[in-house]
Amino acid sequence: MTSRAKHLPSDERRAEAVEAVVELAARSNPEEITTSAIAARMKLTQGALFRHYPTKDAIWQGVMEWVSDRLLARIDRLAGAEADPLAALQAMFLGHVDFIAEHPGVPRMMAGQLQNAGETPAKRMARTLVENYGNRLRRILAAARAEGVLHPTLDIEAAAALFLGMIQGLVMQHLIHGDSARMRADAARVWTIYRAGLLAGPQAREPSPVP
Amino acid sequence: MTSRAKHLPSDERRAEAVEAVVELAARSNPEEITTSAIAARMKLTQGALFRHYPTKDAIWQGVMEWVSDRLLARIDRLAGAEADPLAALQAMFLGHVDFIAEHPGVPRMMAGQLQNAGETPAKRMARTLVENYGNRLRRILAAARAEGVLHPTLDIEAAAALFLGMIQGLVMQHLIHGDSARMRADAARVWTIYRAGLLAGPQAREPSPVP
DNA sequence: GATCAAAGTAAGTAGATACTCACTTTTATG
DNA sequence: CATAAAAGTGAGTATCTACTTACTTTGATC
Repeated sequence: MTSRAKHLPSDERRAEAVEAVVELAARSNPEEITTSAIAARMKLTQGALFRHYPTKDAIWQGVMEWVSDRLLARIDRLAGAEADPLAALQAMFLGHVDFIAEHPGVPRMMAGQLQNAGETPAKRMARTLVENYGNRLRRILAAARAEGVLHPTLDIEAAAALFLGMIQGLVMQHLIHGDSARMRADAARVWTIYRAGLLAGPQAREPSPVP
Repeated sequence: MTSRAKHLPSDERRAEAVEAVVELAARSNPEEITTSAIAARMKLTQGALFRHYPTKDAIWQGVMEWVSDRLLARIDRLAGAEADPLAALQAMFLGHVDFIAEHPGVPRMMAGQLQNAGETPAKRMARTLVENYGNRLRRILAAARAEGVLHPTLDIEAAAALFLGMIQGLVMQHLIHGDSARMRADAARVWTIYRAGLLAGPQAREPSPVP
């Protein structure tokens, strides 16, 4: 008579564990998330966690899969709803920022996994996500350039790298200020500059000389 | 007669420890740098390290101070050598990228400190560095806009955030590809787009309609 | 309703880590 | 050159963490 909790199937517990990690990462350093903390949030003992995942890295793998599925699905849906490729790119960007505002731990977890020393499955999955994301970006950018929406000499790889950096920069500001509403507002302002950079080609030195 | 090693003054050992951390962070996850690893690289026993620093966080504080001093000194020197504010901004950017290429652990350590849960001195110092860096960026951007070099409606705060993001994006690419030479090359290409964004104002939707 | 595998508990274990301490070696100084 | 402080050693300790295990509870199925 030590417990009255229900026994849930392993599938559901696995999903619960992933959500617990995502929520814990929103407020604490991902590296400091222990199996005890995950189990506590699931209202389980620590040992029970290992009935559903063989190792901690398997949990991280599940988390990276969760992120990958949800993020890619969201940006695909948003981008697909726009006819104009530049509008699609903007929708992707703002949708991604929304995703991070909803799940602030996500970029931290990604960075944490990417800089792990060994070649764990979780790290491989994180890298694959970045690659898939980059592929989508380059495809849309190339389409926009082909349609004549962007400057014909635009460096697409650099534009994709800057797109990702734009998000990283907002994440860093968010890390310092801790204000999700502000991040969304900043996102729109940064987008304006990025968009201008995509539309304009490399220009001469003095666009409007002092009178 | 257990040892023949010289006894160095504490000042020098403190500097050695900081350099050891910077070097270790270049190749491994900063969170996984142990006091044993630091001491081993200094060719000391672990216990001896605590003759020079009272806690591990004090070492991190020293590291953040090292980064702050070196990075700010470098960008100030480079920016000061340029008359044109846009050239100064570019010099700052490329100088920062060079700094990261020389010390690849630095951005990882910064990010690690910033996302620590508690309010440690090391974290405060990291945040101060970001603030000081941002102040310099906004000052130069404002000067450039006042001189008419940049578009008069340019959003300076957003431009500064994007500048930092540009660097973060390159760091992320570097994390994935692990190629410093490539990062420097990418930096120049990304700069071209960023620069165009600063020079151009917000534009209408269709700059070059399809024929 | 008996049965048995899946799910959960509670108390482990081994290994790692930051920090301490009693004692020895080195170095500066009168 | 005696001496005392600074620097270093080596063997601690307490705590934490991922993972295990012997046993109990739950729930689906016949």
